[in-house]
This record gives sequence, structure tokens and C-alpha cells, in this order.
Amino acid sequence: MITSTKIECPLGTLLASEEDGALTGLWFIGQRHFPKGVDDWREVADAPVFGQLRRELGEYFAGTLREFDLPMNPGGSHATVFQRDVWKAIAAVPFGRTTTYSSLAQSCGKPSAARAAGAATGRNPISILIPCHRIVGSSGALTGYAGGLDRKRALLQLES
Amino acid sequence: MITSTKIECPLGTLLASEEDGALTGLWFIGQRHFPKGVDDWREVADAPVFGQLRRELGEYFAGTLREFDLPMNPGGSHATVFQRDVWKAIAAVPFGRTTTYSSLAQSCGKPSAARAAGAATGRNPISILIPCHRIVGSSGALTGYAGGLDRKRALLQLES
DNA sequence: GCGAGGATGTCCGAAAACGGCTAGCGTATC
DNA sequence: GATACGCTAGCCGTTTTCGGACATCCTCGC
Repeated sequence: MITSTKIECPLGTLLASEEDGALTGLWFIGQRHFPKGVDDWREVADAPVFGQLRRELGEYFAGTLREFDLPMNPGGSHATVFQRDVWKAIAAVPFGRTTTYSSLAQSCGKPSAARAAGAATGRNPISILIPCHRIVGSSGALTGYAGGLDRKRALLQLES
Repeated sequence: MITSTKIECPLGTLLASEEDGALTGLWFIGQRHFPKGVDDWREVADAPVFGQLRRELGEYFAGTLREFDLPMNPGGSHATVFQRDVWKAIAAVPFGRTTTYSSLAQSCGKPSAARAAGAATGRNPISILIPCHRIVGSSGALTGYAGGLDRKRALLQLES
């Protein structure tokens, strides 16, 4: 059974989802690739991991926390191997730094799959914690963000 | 998290699956439409519902039980509305009786969907308890069974 | 420089194929 | 005449298949 809750942050309202004690998703309400089965989830605001998430997000936006630390399980069961690899590579990009889509592809052992890496980045289920906003084009352009480029800019700004 | 266990019965070995206290599946090992994600499940032989299932199956094959009674939740989340309707209709067929595919279709409000009803019957996730072996062609022929016609014959024999 | 084109894994929509079917006929067999 | 096969053409939800479209980037020809 998946449970969920809503969380307010300076950039808007987030929907968080949890299963078996691990965070499985975090999306801006109505963003691109917003999950579908939401109606089947049960709203439970006080699951342990949600409390921790609220706390850490608060500190992050206050500028006092640079690395999140809580149990995560992105994508549940229907994510592909390649997607998992990409998300893992994204998670390795440190606070305040950026990297490129082709560099991600390289980390996954598929140097020529830059475009595919872009697609996988867009499907990142855990915004902010898996910092897909730190991925930019090889020219340095922002190119895209499922939550909207404004938010991507704001997050990078916050980390600089 | 889905848990599973194996159960022996006179017709072969069964795989049972459970989630949140309800039985979600029961298949003959290796049958047609055997589930796919089995590797992600965890074997836990002593879940409460499994104990009850073992007991009731034992009595059923011994001929002393005619109606199963335990929490069921067929199909998890990715089953179709039509499939659920069909399975519900199948569950309504009493011990020792049979009905036809077209009659099933009728019960679901789609009188001309007999063939589709056949397809849905084949996908029945909970063998024996949802008695898809009690469904026959309009001529009385057995026509098909995901676990093999021999087992269908045997089950009908047992109930006669 | 600058535009065009190819490589890549996944999702999405549309279209085709596929069944655990059936009723309706035309022939064959008593 | 009855009954029994056997074929055929519709029936319909689901599955499979296929063709684009992407949060890209490098190369090659001009």
C-alpha cells in the first residue's frame, strides 16, 4: 500500500509518496510526468519518513542543509535498469555543482546515449533529493525541467 | 511488498501471493499466464492468510468444503474494470454448477462480449477459489483452461 | 560558424492481431 | 425427419507491435 502527503515549499506544493518506510516519489503538483495512480494512494500525513522529509526540506530551502539523508526507493518496481543507473548517477552530483547529459550517459556505460539520458532524467521520480536540476546541456544551457525552467533556475540559484 | 509461498495439492504445486493481508493470486507453477515479477516477491510461508488457505484447500480436495472464505484482492491494481466484473461473476457460480462464457458476458452487461469474457477468464489470478473451471462453452465443451484441460476436468469431477 | 543527420532507451498513441466464443447454415449420417 | 458435425463470419476487450517524439551531442560537409 502506497501512502502520500502534500508538502508546501517556497517553489510550490509538492506531493510525496512512501512505501514500506522509504520515500518513493516527490513531484511538484501538476508537473510534467506527474504520476497517474494517485487516486489509489492513501493520504497519511504522519508517516515517519514524511516527517524527516519536511524537516530536511525546510533546512534545505533555509540554506542550512546541503545533503539529504533518508531512505529512498525511486521508481518502485517498474523502472528500467537504465533509468536506475541514470538516477544513481544524478544522485552522485554534489550540492552546488552541475554536470551534463552526455556525462551522465558516460557514467552509465553508454557514452552515445546522451539523449536517452535526457529522457530518463525527465522521469526522475524524486525531485530535489535526486538533483536532476543539476543536469545541464553541454553548452551550459538549462534545456529543460519537468517542474518548469523557473524552478530549475531557482534551485541552482539557491545552491550557488 | 508482496509475499508468496508454495502449496502442494493433488493436482500439482501452487504458488500463492499475498499483500496487505489479502490473497492476491494462486497459480499452478508454470501455467499459462503465470505472473512475471515473481522474483521481486519475498517467500514468507507463514503469513496468516496462507495458513487459512492451506487449511481450506486441504478440506476442499478432501471433499469436506464447498465454499472458500478468506480475504481476496484479485489483480492488484493493474486489472481492467471488465476483468474485475468477469471475475466477480465467476465467483458467483456455486460449487458443482457450471455456466457459459456468453452467460458471463451477459452478467457484465455486455451480452456480445463472450469471446472477450473468455480472454478475461483465462487471466483469472486466483485459480480454484475464483472457480474459472466452472465456465464451459455454450455446447458444454470444456474449451480451455490456463492450468491445462486435465486439471479442469479433475476439478469438475471432484465437484460432481 | 552553421545546418543536417545519426545514435539511444523509453513512453505514448494508434492500429492490428489475438484469443478458454457463438449463432447460423449447409452437408452428412442414421 | 432428426440429429450431428464442420465451417464461417461476426463479436469485443486486451495484448502486441510499430512509428514518432523526447530535458542531447558529436561529426561532417559546406
